[in-house]
Formats: sequence, structure tokens, C-alpha cells
Amino acid sequence: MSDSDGTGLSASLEAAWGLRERPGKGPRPGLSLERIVDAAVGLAAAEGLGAVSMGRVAKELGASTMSLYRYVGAKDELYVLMLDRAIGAPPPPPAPGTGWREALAAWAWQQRDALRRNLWMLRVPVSGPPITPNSVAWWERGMVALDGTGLDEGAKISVILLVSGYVRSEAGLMADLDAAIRATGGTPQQVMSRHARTLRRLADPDRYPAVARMLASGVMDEPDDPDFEFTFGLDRVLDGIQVLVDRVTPG
Amino acid sequence: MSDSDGTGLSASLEAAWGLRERPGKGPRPGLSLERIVDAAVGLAAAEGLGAVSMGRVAKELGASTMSLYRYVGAKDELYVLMLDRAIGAPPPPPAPGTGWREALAAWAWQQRDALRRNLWMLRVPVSGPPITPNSVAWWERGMVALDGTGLDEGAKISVILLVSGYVRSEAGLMADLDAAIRATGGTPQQVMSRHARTLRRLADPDRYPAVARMLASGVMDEPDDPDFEFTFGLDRVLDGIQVLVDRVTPG
DNA sequence: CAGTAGTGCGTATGGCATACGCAGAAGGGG
DNA sequence: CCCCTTCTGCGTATGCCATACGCACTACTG
Repeated sequence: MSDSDGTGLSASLEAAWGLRERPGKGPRPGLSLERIVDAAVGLAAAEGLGAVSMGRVAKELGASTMSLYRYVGAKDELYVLMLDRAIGAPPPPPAPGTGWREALAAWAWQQRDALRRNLWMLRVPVSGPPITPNSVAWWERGMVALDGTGLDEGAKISVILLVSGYVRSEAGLMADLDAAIRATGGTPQQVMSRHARTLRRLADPDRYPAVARMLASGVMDEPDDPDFEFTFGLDRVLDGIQVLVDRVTPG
Repeated sequence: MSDSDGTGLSASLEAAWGLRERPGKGPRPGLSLERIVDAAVGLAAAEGLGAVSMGRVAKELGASTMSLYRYVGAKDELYVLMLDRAIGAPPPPPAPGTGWREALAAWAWQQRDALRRNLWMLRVPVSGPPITPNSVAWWERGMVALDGTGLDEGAKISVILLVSGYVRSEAGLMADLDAAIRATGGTPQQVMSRHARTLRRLADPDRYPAVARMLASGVMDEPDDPDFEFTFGLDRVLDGIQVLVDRVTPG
């Protein structure tokens, strides 16, 4: 709402974009957006997103709860800044001339790595499309990867959304498994086999023959290598994009 | 934790599976799981997931807050039941002999319709893989759709996860747009063009040339037909699966 | 040396999930 | 037929949460 440049962004987000220079008036701030966001991210990494409360973050910084509101308009803004911080700047782009498929695959893997390092990101309640510096930088990388494809801009966006959606949903499965492990204890194997056992007990094979067949095959009883799983799906997605690219650029 | 059949499921979930007959002892229950879940779903549909609190649901039923806990062990259980209720039973399967691609596409569209009718579902904080009757039924339908493909069970699961992940992430974009419309008001067009304008102001064209080019092209300024958008991505995903299927079954 | 904008933060409000325990209802065993 | 076990609804209380508001204070600007 407060809107000095007409961006319609919150003050804290404008600060993240490097606008909004500090006016030299009142007392020197004892904290900084950066320190607050760092503390919040550290807390989320160590104890999960649930541990991130305004009071707890303030305690981590040795400040009072309400002092944070001098830097952040609301908790949702803090969430947005946390996401920007955690996704970070994208890695350097591949060498020019790299094929779109290789470039897009690398982009997907890099994004997955960032999410894997910060599984709490997938639990942050989302409100809208992210307009933070780092997410725009990632977006740029994705668009650049598609430069040689001959796709129009609309198709490029759709492809980018498709790939990053896939990465998110795959990472979400990891986060779910991780949550189950934290909640009930045990190894991934134990969690998976317990899950399969429960399903076997509940799902009547007459009503759900295909599920029963799948359970009987044993694939549910132990987790695949997550990298293999990710590669498999990513290959499908890239194959699908390739079909489109080949149609647009037959040569 | 309470575990009469060794399923390891919560009491309310066992009730959803039809286990756990009512013991004829104490006073007749004045509520029912079904009524509670219905009220909660209605509330979420009308006022958003944020309106769903134990107290508010109870008020809707003319009961006290704490009485709900005789039916539901915790709010998370209520969430799970809400999701099961909202996704509902899957529509009847396609005629036998329908090709896998057509069947899988129909499955994806049906799932999208269910999500579109209940956008709040995408905001429910997830905890793990769903083990509810309806989600298993949906799963069954997906596996059945892949019956003729010759894929092994592990690949079928991956394909199912890929498609439903795509549906979820696409629906998530719809939910984001919807949230932005509710929050700031205006039509989808206005929301999109405001977004594009903000981005144009923030993203330096020198640092983000591909993004700038995309913004200049104007595709960001108005929302596509959402059905077109969905079809586009779904076609990519199905094309990718097709490549795999054709490789496994060249004939 | 005022005035003023910005600071940290104590206090208060209203919402939330939920633990606990009591009073009463209903069926079952003697 | 009656008591006892089991289950019900629910009032109360606890502790957490985000955050509005206002006060005291600080450091720069004119």
C-alpha cells in the first residue's frame, strides 16, 4: 500500500529490489532486513517452517517481537523475502551455444537442488506469483535456455511453468517423505513399507485391482533413488517439449 | 495412535474407510463426521480456507468447539477428510478399449475440474501422501488408464505422479490469480496487466533481456484462456509419455 | 536548538488449537 | 431393576500467535 515509486509493492520488497535508500533522519536501525531474513531462514532450516514466528525470530536476534515490524510490514512479507533468500541467485548460465534441452535440464536440476536444500520452502503458504529479484533472475535463465527453440514468448512461458511446476511437485514428494520420517521416525524404507502395508490392508483388491497389482509388485515398498525418480519424470517432460520444438523447427 | 485394526491410521480416517462400527454404549452422538466435514468444506468454499477454524465450524453446526474433538482427533485430520470429500469419487471410467492417451487426458481434466471447483484444496497444508478412500479410487483410475501401455508398475506410478503434479501446479496458478483478484480487486486482465507493469518497472532490461523481451511481447498483459493454457501443458506432458510408451511398445 | 521522522519495544487485543475434567446419557450385566 | 461402564457435549483454561497502538527516545535538518 505504501507506494513511493508506484510499484504497488510493499516497502520491504522495494528494499529487496534495492530501491528505497535509507533516510538519514531518526536513530540508526539496530537490525536490518537482511539479518531478520537470515535468522528466519536459519530457523526454518533448523526446526521447520513452523518454528518461524515473529516472536521466535526476534528472540533469535536478541530483539523484541514488535521491533521486526519496523522492517517488515507483515509476516507474509517475511515469507516472500525468505523464499527469495533461499532460492538464491541462479548459478551461472551454461556456455553460449549449449542446446536448449541441456540448458533446461541443468536449470531444472539447479532449481531442484535449491529446493532440496530448503524443503521448508514448499510449505510456505503462497499468495501469488513471486516478484522478487532472485525469482526474476531464475526466470530469465529459463527464458534464455529456450532462446534457440523458435518458440513464441507465450509458449516459452508455458514451458518454463511446466518445468518449474514439475520440479516443485517432485520436490514436494521429497518433502512429504521427509515430513513422514520426522513425524513417525524410522528410515525412508520403513516409512515406505509401512505405507504400502497400510494400503494393502485398506484397499480392497476387488475394487482397486490396478492398485492391488501395483502393491503386489513391490515397487511401493522401498523408495527409489530420488535422483533416478527425478530424472525419469524430467526426461518425460523434456521429451514432450522436444516434440513441440521439433514441430516448430523441423530443421 | 489409537489403533484397533493395526492400520496406524487415526480413528477418523478409519471411520472414513468404513471400519470402526459404532459401539452401542453411551449417549447417541449429536453430530457426525460427515456433517462436520460438510460444514468445513462449505465454509472453505464460501470464505476460503482461512475461515475454517474449529470454533467457526462448530458455530456453523450449532455445537461447541470442543465437541468436534469427539469426532476428529486434530485439525489436520479434518483437513485430510475435507480433501477426500472435495476431490470426491472419480467419474465413471471411460469405455473399455479407450486408448491410454485419451483415458489419461480425461483423468487429468476431471481432476482439474475437481480442483477448480475447490481452489482452497491447494492451500491446505499437506503433511504426507493421502491415504483416503477417494484418493485411492482416483489413483486406481489413473493406473487403469495406463493398462495397455506395457509400462512396468514403477513407471506407471511415475507417470501418474507426473500428470497429477502437472494438474496441481496448473491449478495452483489459477488459485494464485484468484487470490490476487480477491486481494486487490479488479478483473483478471487488470491483475495481469498490473503485474506486467510492475515487472517492467523493476526488471532492468540490461540484466534481464529475455524477461524484457517477453514483457515487450505483451503476452503477460492479459491472461490466456485458462483451458487453452491447460491443454497446452497437458499436451506436452502426454507427448513426453507417448515417447516412452512408443519406445516400450514399438508396435 | 528546536522540530521531526524514525527507532525500539511494552502492552493489549483477539484469534487460535487443544488439554482436562465434569455432568449427564444410554446401554449391558448382575 | 439397578448400577456401572462407556461415551457424550461442552465450559474452562493454557499457551501460542499476529499485530494495533502509543510512549519514550534518538539523530539528523533546518
